[in-house]
This record gives sequence, structure tokens and C-alpha cells, in this order.
Amino acid sequence: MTVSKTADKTAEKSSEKPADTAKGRKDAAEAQGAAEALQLGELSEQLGYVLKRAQLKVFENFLRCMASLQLTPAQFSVLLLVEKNPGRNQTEIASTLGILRPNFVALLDNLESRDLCARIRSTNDRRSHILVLTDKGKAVLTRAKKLVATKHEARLNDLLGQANREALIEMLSKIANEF
Amino acid sequence: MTVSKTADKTAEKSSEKPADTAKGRKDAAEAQGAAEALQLGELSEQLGYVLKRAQLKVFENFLRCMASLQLTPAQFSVLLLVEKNPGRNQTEIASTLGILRPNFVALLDNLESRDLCARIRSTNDRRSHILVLTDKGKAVLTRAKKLVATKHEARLNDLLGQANREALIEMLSKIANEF
DNA sequence: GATAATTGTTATGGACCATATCAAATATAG
DNA sequence: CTATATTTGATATGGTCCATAACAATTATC
Repeated sequence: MTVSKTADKTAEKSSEKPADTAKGRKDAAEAQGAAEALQLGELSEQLGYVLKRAQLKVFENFLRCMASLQLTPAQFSVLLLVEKNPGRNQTEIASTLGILRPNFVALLDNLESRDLCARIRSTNDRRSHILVLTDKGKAVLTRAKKLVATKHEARLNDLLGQANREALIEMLSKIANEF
Repeated sequence: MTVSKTADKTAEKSSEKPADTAKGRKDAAEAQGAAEALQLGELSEQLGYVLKRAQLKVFENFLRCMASLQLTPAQFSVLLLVEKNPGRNQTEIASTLGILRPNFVALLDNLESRDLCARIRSTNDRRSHILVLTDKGKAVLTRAKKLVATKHEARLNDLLGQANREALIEMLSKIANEF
């Protein structure tokens, strides 16, 4: 990395339409005045720093893989959770994803407007909305899973190896749950 | 996790001042209607999902450890990088941290107003501001490093073990750099 | 049957991120 | 050497995500 210092100068301000926002962030460190490569020093040993950067890269790659389905990580996680737990209401789905109820509304509005998910008034408790995947939602989720498996996870396996990938996820889960 | 179902009901709307925002996010999944614990299913195997949650936990813990010094992860990374690379300008520091120049201004304003960092007009190129740590900045950074080592990283070592912690950071670095 | 709690929702503000644009200073072309 | 282009720090602005307060409808509780 930190390839050329004066290579793609012209392609900065003129053409090159904004594309997705991830592109902009990716090029940030490279396109700006990346002169002689600074010393990261202890920064490269900081868990938080490397975690954040890895997370950004993974999300970026996820979005690229899902470009054809137009699913964000958050949307994908909602579909996965609703599929696994049909008949739950918004509060339950949102809270287990760490999403606050108010912020979950717009997210659901989006999925529902695309006919991927449906809100059904519960007969037991007419306050709550039961969530289910539509047929289209199920189909899209199936395709999404395949894309994730073949394009996203496969790439991680290439990079780390199967065993390391599993160890990584286990460690991250441990941090997420017990830290 | 997912401890009690009706334990701390009263402590939700009444007292319990907002405190830091991390507290609010942490309790989100627990305080809301966490009824019978949903099945995460494939979600717990999704790299992006577990990465994001781990990152939130780590940042949250970092902020707690740094409460006495009032340093965010971003501010800490700036101090570390400026210490390691004195005499660089804003563009260089910002870009290697993946921060866009416009957003770096307020960050620096903050550090400078607290007398941790100083902008010095370069004599070579009078457009650029050379960044250096003040004496106070160096002292604070030294204390910050100790806090991180004893409170933050030590906790990670307790959780994963020294060897695993190093393996984790190496894998995350690989993802951040090569994914 | 009156009060409290819950559900989904709206409104709102803050933090972070990204782009366009600017003046000053410098680099480069002709 | 002068005219143009580029770079640097900065401002303004809009978007997204996150967090809190408040509300109507509904349900639970006393």
C-alpha cells in the first residue's frame, strides 16, 4: 500500500463520479497528501484502531458484494434475524440488534417499501407489529446469503485461511459479549 | 448475557442520569423488551456483525478508561501519530488516519484549545501547519498510554490471553490493509 | 375503573462522514 | 517572469447514524 506519490493526480477533481461513499473514504488516505509514508508506531498495535479500520474495510466490501441487491449490513442483519425468529415484534428484533426503537422505524419503512418485510398487527397485543419476511424478502435473503458466502466470506478465507477465520470470529464474539 | 427479564424495570425512565452515551447504547439491547432471547442464528457467524459489535464494546471500554483524561480514540490516535511523526502537517496526519481534512480541523481545534497540540506555520511552505505536541500534550499522552496498557489492553489479555491477543491484532491488521 | 407501563412513532439534537468551495500560498507552464 | 494550476487549511453544508424526549393507542396493574 501507499503506492505511488504522484500517479493518479489528474483523476481527482475532474471526472470520476462520486460513485458510492465507500470509495471516497477508501481513497482518503491515499489520494490526499500521502508523501513519504508516516510511521504508525504504536498505533498499529492499538486494538481499537485496527478494529475500526478492519470494520470499515469489511463493511465496504460487504456493500460492494451486495450492490446488486442493495442491502446494507444493518438491513441484511434484520432480514436474517426476522427469518430466524418469525413472529417477533419490532422492539424485540431491534433490541437484539442493538438498534433503538426510534431508529428502527425508518429502517423497517425501507424494507417494507421494498416488499422485503411486512408489519402485521398482532391479535394478542394490538400495540405491537409482528414482523415477517415476504416471499420476495425470503428470495432476496437467499440470494444475499449466497453472495455473502461466495464473494464476502470466501475472500476472507483466502486472506486468513479457514481455521484462522473461525478463530477470529470466535475472538470477536468473545469481545462483543464479555468485554 | 441476556440476564433477567424483568429485573431493572424501574430504573429506566425515572432517575439514572444520561451519563455517557456509551451507557445508553450498552443498555439498549438489555433494557428494551428483551423477552425470551431470540436466536441469533447465522448472524453470530457474520464477520461484519461481530466486528461491529466488538468495535463498539472496545471503544466503549476505551472511553471509560480514558474518562479522567477525556480522550476519545480519535484524539488519542492523533496524539500518538503526532508524537511519532513530529513536524508533519495537518494533511499528512489526517490522511494517514483516514480523516478527511475538513473534519480534521475541529478535531485539532479541540486538542489545541486544551493545549495538547500546537499548529506552527511552516517556514518552508507557509500554507501548511506543522503539528507538534505541547509539553502538556506529551505528559497527557504518557499518562494515556499507561491507562491504555493497564486498564484496556490488560483486560483484553485477561479475556483472550497474550498470544491470542497478538494473533487477533495481526489478523485485523491484515484485513485492514489487504481486504 | 384509575393509573402505570408498553409499543410504535415523530421530532429533535449530536457525532461523524463526505463534498464543494474559498483565500492564501506555492508550484508549474508558456 | 507571468499566467495558470495545484496545494493547504478552513468554512459551509448535507447525509447518515445514534440517542433522548414526548406522544397516542393499547395493555397491564392496582
